[in-house]
Amino acid sequence: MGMPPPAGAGAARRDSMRAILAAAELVFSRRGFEGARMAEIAAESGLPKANLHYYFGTKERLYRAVLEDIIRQWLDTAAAWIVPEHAPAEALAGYVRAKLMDARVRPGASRIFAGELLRGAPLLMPFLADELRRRVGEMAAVIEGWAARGLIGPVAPAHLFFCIWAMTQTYADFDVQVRAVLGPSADEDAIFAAAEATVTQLVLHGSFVRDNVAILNT
Amino acid sequence: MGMPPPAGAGAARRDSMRAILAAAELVFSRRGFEGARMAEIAAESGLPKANLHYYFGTKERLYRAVLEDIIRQWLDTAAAWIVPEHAPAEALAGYVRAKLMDARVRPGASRIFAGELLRGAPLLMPFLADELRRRVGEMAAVIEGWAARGLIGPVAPAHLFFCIWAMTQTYADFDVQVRAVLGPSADEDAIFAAAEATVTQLVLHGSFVRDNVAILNT
DNA sequence: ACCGAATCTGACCGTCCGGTCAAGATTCCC
DNA sequence: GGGAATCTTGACCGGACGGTCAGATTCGGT
Repeated sequence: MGMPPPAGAGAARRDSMRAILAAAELVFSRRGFEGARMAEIAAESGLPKANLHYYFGTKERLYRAVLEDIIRQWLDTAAAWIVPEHAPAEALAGYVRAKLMDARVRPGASRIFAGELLRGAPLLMPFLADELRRRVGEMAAVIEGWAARGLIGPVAPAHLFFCIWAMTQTYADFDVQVRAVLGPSADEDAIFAAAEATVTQLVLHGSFVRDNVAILNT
Repeated sequence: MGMPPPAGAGAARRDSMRAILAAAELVFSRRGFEGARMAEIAAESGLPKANLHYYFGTKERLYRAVLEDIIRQWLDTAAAWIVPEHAPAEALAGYVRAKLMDARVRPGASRIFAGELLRGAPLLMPFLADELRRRVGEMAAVIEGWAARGLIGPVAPAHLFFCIWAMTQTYADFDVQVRAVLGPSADEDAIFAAAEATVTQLVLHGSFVRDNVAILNT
């Protein structure tokens, strides 16, 4: 058996796995699961190919490991902002800002997630149907709580989140399109500043968040 | 030379190519470019694999042909709605409705487009930088015309379109996620009705389209 | 009916790629 | 210091996949 022990704690182990995971995230995000080559991940990580298989067994298990990392961040961002203690305006604006920041500093993660969904989510389906569904249910309850207190207008909470995810992640997933359309003169700072302004405006005014409606009425 | 003549007009030719293109759109949309297998496209089309190569030469040329079809529809929908003759409310609502209809009846097209962008648009880059960029410029001019007449509030036109595309196409690209989160009780009619209501609301109120602001102020 | 062009097709090929393996190097623990 | 466990590595498979080809079949014009 070439399989490593279930839970070793060697330093070499940790370093190698980290390097492999980072290289894998890069290559999977550029090429997709099918397009990614183990040899390219190996080259990117600076380790021989056999080493990847020593630690992760198969391409699919390596991909799964990368996905789990991504999902953890995804859920953390939502949990940090969509909570009843926040006012709707700061919660939604903060969430949009945080998601755009993720899209900017770690676009590969968003792309891998997108690629997985595009393929019909063969590996992520259990997560989507169980944990994500539950989390969205909780987030929807927060929205409905705000609505009941008149802090936010009528809006279908789940769809509001679909739209927020779509708008924010598009700046990572389809970033080539954004850059091509805006042309070479648009630098990254300007793009993300305009993106945040636009998405925030659509979300806050589009869902009648109270403070903003007040501003609107002046 | 196995290459067919530049522009034959046989009936068999037309039928075979149609069948191949339809099968290719299906398979490319489910598996992506790298994941798609020529053998699967052949099986789906009911023709032997050698036939695909007779008409299209290579996998990449077949994929290109599918992409061109998709782009034509993409541009047509935009050209039909975002014109200065329309009032902003009907133009934007109509565009959203049309894009959601496309997402519903031809989700594979949207997914192929998304997959191409995800991979960095190796084949679509010229289109993005030339034709799409020009078209978005024209559409932005329409928005700015409305803004100058006070029919729509301040909004960055290009980003408004990025957001509209993101929100509408997410219902095709990430449809597994939508279904998983909403659960088995949500049928397609209900999903798309709620999607249209939500996206339209975000776009119209979020960009201060006049009619809607008036409604808001009552 | 005839003939060249167009279309179709099964069998085949070379390459690429995920995965394996066995032997060598290093680390860890007593 | 020694032996076992862990880690590293180049060389090597077997299957899958895009693409080819030569021969069979059909089509279109006269």
